[in-house]
Amino acid sequence: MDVHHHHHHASMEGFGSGTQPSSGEEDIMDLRKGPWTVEEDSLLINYVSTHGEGRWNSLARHAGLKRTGKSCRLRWLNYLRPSVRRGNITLQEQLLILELHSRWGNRWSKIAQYLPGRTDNEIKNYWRTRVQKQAKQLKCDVNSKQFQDAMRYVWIPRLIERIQASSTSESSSSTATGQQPTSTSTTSTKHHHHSCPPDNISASSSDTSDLQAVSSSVSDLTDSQDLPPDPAHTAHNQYQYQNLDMQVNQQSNSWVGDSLDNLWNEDDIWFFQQHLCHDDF
DNA sequence: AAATTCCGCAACCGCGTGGAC
DNA sequence: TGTCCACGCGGTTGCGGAATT
Repeated sequence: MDVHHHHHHASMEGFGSGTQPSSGEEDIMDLRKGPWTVEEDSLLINYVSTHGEGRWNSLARHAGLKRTGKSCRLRWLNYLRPSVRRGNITLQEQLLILELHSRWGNRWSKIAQYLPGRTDNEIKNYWRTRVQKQAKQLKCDVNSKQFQDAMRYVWIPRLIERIQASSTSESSSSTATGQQPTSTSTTSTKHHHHSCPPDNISASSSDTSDLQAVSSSVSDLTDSQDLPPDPAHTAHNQYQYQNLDMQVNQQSNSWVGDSLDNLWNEDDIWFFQQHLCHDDF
């Protein structure tokens, strides 16, 4: 199910460009901006369904939309297109985002290719709101070795643990019970290889040595930078790691709750592992 | 209870790229 | 060849609901 469908619907119109149709017939030049109304959405949907996508500037004109082609394209690709998935990012998707971003950086569209139904915009927003926020709380840069190690050795193993836990606990009869029918492209990525148990990924369960490495690097970097104005700042490896671990746990716990009824399953984990074991990808 | 800050998300922007002519 | 245009990408904004004071 999909959860909140909030949405403003823009009770009023008139953002920057008020309707001032007074002089002349060149009404072409009052372009709307801001949130889309349901009328605009249906106009766009209807036009695209009869004609295709593409040629967005002329599309906007022919569909009677007082928008730029750019705006129409964005609205379609990120929201109206039938294959877009809404709802919370699943654990598996989080895992993929973390891993792929560690490889490619802010190549959002490339990352989005491996998350069916998710748009680059959504992934980018996820990264900024969830991941970058953590870096700020840890008072380190997202590009710092400290943070990257924390992701590699703490976050990702934690995610894998939780994915395994959730998949084994409800192993039978859980997968995709009456999902919404929007998963057209996701089915194409199914590979049906059950032979590979989700275990051989690096640093999945035996954390201790890796965590030590994290702790040391963490302490190094926190020493080089200013210490946080934290009250009980013993500022040692253990403290730093516990702090991080606690935050990770909080995040994960809050995420697990509503991420179980989603399209990902063990096949996707297999898919993930297969590709990440190789560098070329 | 009102005021204020915080924050997530949809949408916007500039710029780079590539094709048509 | 250079110019124009459509497109896509990554960074950024700002609206409005949630949280906080």
